[in-house]
Formats: sequence, C-alpha cells, structure tokens
Amino acid sequence: MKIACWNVNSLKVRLPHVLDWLAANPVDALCLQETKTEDKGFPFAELSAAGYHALHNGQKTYNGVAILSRSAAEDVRFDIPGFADEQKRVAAATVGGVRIVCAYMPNGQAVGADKYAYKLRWLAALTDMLREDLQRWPKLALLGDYNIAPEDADVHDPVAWKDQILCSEPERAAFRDFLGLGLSDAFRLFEQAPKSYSWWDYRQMGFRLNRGLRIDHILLSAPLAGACSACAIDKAPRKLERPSDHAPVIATLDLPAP
DNA sequence: ATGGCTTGAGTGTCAAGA
Repeated sequence: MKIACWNVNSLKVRLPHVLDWLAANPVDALCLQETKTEDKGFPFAELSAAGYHALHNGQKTYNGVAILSRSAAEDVRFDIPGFADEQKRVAAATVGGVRIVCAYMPNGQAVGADKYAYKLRWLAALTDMLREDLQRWPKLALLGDYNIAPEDADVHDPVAWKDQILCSEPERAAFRDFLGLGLSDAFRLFEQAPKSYSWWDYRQMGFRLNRGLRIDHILLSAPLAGACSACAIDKAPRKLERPSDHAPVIATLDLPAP
C-alpha cells in the first residue's frame, strides 16, 4: 500500500500535474492540500475517470483538502470536532483499514501575529483530536502540509530562519507533540540525502538553488511505522511548467493494497 | 528594500502564502 500527500496550490491549475503524477505513481491514497475551490469546481469526473474516488472539504479561494483513493473511503469526517473554524483544513477517512488524516495546517504568517496564535491553537486542537482517533484507529497516518520544519536539518539556511515562522520553537514543540502521541516521521525512518526539502519559494530561483524547507510530512502510528519500507519526496513535478511550490511525499507500507 | 513569484478574485490591484 502506498500513501502520499501533495500541496497543489490550486487544483484547477494543477489538475494536469496531478493526473500525470497519479498515472506514474498509482498510490492507494493521495491527500491534497490547498485545492482553493468549492465542490462545484472540484474535478470529481476527471479523477473518477483516472480511477480515483475523491472526497473534498473545500471553500472558495483558500485552503481546501481532498483525499483521493483507489478504493472507496469509509468513516469520512471533515474538520476538527469541537474546534470552531471557518477554514477547511482537515479531511479524514479510512482506506484499506488505515485511518488517513489529511491536514493543511495553518501558515501562521509571522511569529507573534494573530494568525500565529491561531496556528498554535489549531495545532493543539488537532493533537487532541488525534489522541482520541488513535484509540479508535490504531493504524493511523497524518499526511499533509504541516507548515513546520521540525529540525534545522529540514531548513536550507537554519541561521536565517532561526525563530522565524515555520521554524519557531513553539511550532517545533507542537510537532514534537504529534510524535508524543506515538507517531513517527516516515521520512526520517530511512537514510535520506542531506538538504532534502518539500517546498521551495517561487521567487529568486528557490528551487534551482535548492533553497527549501521540509514542511510536508507523513507521520505514522506505530503499527504503520513498523510496516513502512520507504518514504521519499518526489521532486519531479516541481520541475514542470507552472509547478506547485510543494513536492509530493510518498510512503510505502507493507500492507495489502485495498 | 516587508521587495522578490503565484494564485484567486475580478478587471484595480490586493490578500495570502511560506
């Protein structure tokens, strides 16, 4: 079983890339972030023709998450229960016995900003949700754009980014709180090339100069981490014309495909 | 230098991203 996540930065713009990528990488589940559309603009038909079920928690202009899956998803749930939030950032469903939680975590804008306080509140609420979900679904994966670079090794210039948004200590502590629930960073279960990132700024040749951050992650509960045989970032789509600024992350689980 | 791209909204240019 293969699962993946990708912040597409507008699904309307990126649909050709997504369809091409799925053809080359026929994963069992793909979590999308920043679809930036309501359901009426969501390409259900095109994805169905490509062999994928889709569930979408979207809104106009901003945010929006989707889970694409080869087999039908069960126990679908949107948003964080009990956390009032206008922003569509979470979709969860069970695929092939694995609980898939797709998250587009807040950016936070700048340390100390109102959006930063919202980010930290949001991360705490998600942690509370996951603590309960793990009781019900021991095989759980949390995939998406975390907007957190967990360690300096995940940052091209740790000095410049020190204590900045995406790298601040409270954000990193929130990431460690996920790990404290018993989740493992799939990417770090394996040897990886140094300077591996999942996002590069569009400006000033960020990708060509590999000035990036690793902020897109797949976290796995213990039963899934034990079954994980590979995790990689696929930089190929970032090299295409009009790319997303994020690259997909894929994890291979030694479980039967659903 | 609060600049530098890209997107959606909407048809001016701005908010937001990371």
